[in-house]
Amino acid sequence: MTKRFFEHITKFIEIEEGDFQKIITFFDIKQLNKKDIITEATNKCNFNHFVLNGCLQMYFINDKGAERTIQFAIEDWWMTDCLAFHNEGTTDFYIQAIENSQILSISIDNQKKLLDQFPKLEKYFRIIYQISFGATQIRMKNLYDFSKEEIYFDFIDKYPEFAQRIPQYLLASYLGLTPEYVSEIRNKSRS
Amino acid sequence: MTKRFFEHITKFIEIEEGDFQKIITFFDIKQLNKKDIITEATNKCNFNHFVLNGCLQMYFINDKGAERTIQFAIEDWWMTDCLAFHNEGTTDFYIQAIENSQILSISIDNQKKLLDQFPKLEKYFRIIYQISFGATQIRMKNLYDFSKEEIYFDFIDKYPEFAQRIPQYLLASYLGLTPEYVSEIRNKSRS
DNA sequence: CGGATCGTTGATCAACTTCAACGGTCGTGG
DNA sequence: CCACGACCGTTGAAGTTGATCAACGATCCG
Repeated sequence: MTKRFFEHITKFIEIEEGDFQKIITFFDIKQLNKKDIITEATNKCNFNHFVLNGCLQMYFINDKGAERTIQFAIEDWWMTDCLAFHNEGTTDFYIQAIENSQILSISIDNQKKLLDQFPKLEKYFRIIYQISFGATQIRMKNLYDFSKEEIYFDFIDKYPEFAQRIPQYLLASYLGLTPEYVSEIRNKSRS
Repeated sequence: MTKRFFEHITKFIEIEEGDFQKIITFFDIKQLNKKDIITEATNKCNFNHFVLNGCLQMYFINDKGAERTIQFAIEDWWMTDCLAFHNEGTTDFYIQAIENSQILSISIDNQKKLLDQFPKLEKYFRIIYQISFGATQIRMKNLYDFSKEEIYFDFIDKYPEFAQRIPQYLLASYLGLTPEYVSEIRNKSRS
């Protein structure tokens, strides 16, 4: 199953199978059940997670007790609170499995050791973060450009299979609107 | 003036003055006047920019002709449309100097050559992008968590000097509210 | 001085939220 | 295998935030 991670890395840089066998020892493989929470707000966020299969959700809880989703991570995506991970500080976020999932987790200490030992991987992570940051620039544009209705249709248009995969209230919490309003929008478009 | 860039790099990785002299040859130094536009929507976005002094703004223009600001870059910040730069595609954004500015610009081709020749710099860029991405996670949280009024006060609370530095309508365009509403908020808090 | 640029004010209006209640479905325990 | 409760989506009414529009004032700069 870790083969998937090897294939992902080799999409961006060249590494040998032998090196990968050493690289993988820096990670923990974890089997998560739906609803397992792996990071809690106010705690340290010492790990970065790579999803082999399943789906993770990063969210926070606001004053009114509502969950707001910052991002999802499916197969081949990384997930962590980047600043908390980088600064070794506490996080405001929860990270939860919303499907049964297999993930690879690396601690900040191990990541440092890993990058010292395999500096090639700096390039891999540079590209990962560059793409991630670029994606949020586009997301920001959409947030500013679109009405809530357009945000919703834009999303299900671009990611129809993922929209199927998660419950509607989670999608609403990610897109920044209420489940009730999603209902209304869907209803409107049906007629 | 490029010394500032040298100092920025050495905050994150160790390099020698001699290497830096070679590194800097991959960049163009540009002197920009206020209102100079260096990237236009629908064009290629082949450059990544580092601000030595002054301030850049990245924005797009929506259907109604209104400018919405994606981000600002002041001293020691990088700015580009990451995905367009990385994929060598066209951008939806404009990049404009909003003060007289000095910047270092590197083309995508030169960046590739630079990183091949000085792989050490992969680490530098990895950290830059990691921090940038982390910052947008927090920004996303604030966007979802706060009312427009809270977004405004949170910003001028965190970056009072920068809020002074730019006109109010640009700040409004960055925070995602109308200049009129900023007026209203400020007025309310005054009484 | 004159025009462009930026901030302000107030009225009107639409988008979206909130709240409360209901109905369907799925999974679990008896 | 059925019944019950939890969970999720839906509906509608009422309320609010914040946008839009138009007009006016102030300031800056050539």
